[in-house]
Amino acid sequence: MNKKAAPSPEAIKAWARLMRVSRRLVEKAEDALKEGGLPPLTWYDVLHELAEAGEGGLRPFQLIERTLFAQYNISRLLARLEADGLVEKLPVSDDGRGQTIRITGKGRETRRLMWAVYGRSIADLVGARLSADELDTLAGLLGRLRHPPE
Amino acid sequence: MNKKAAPSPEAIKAWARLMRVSRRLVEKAEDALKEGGLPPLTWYDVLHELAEAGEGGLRPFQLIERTLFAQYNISRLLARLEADGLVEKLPVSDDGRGQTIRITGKGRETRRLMWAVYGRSIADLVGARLSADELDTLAGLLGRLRHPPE
DNA sequence: TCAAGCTTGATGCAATTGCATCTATCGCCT
DNA sequence: AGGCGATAGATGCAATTGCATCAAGCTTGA
Repeated sequence: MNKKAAPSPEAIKAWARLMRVSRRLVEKAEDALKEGGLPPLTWYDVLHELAEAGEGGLRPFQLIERTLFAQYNISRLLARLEADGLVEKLPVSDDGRGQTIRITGKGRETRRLMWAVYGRSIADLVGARLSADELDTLAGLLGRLRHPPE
Repeated sequence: MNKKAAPSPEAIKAWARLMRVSRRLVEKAEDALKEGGLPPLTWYDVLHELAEAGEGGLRPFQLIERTLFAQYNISRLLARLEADGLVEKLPVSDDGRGQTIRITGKGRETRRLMWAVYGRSIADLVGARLSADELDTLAGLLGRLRHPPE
């Protein structure tokens, strides 16, 4: 069953818009960060999760779950963040393989600086263009597209 | 004016959803193509534009306008497509710098094969999850986020 | 006509991503 | 205890992306 499953014109249009608009917006947000001499969005995502996690930190595999980065990607991203002194890697007592990643003071500060720019981008690119109700509608519809089958 | 411009919670949530969902869906669509031994989505985008353009073909800079790829990216992507025999580069008479890119028969065939898989992904990931009305609403809201300022 | 500046497209080089695989440790099962 | 598959994270290597710059051809204006 479900052999052909050609998408409807509405589905194609929504998909196309989603692809284009999201790419474009990411690009804009990245440009703004670059213009401010700040690290890329990927760094923000990780710093954000770590900041939320607090002093307890997170294990790399937890970051993978939360951020959708590939394993090798997180591994290297963390290496860069550590090299920049934004996070620290701590051995974890009950698992000799693992480590706990904790954000440093400098990391928090960097995140703050990035948010000043990134938050502004969000406000300009999205907040200023749709009403609160529309934003809720949008978020609701997008929410239904999460957790794709399988 | 507009000094702080902190984004509203609604804006943040819609943004976050947009980022996550779009990344996730692209990933799923890419996975499906890979599973079918087919080229990546970027190839499809270009082949699609060229197929629509017909025998007249398109200049690389026109592809850049239509697809949002960076110039160097298109340049290399076209080189790969040409190496695979999916497009051909023709000199253009009235401009010695330029070239016209035309899709080949093999290119059309590849696009067809890719669409069989890609279209199915769109149907599954989006078409099957929202009604036609909801898809229209989504497309409409996303449309209002196009053409970011400046 | 021809120099200056713009447009088109390519390319060298560094950084990042993707893939496959590796090492080390863990947990379980016998 | 000892072995075996599963999990955590790192890494070598190839492909892609990003940045800066380049070469070639066009256009304009003195």
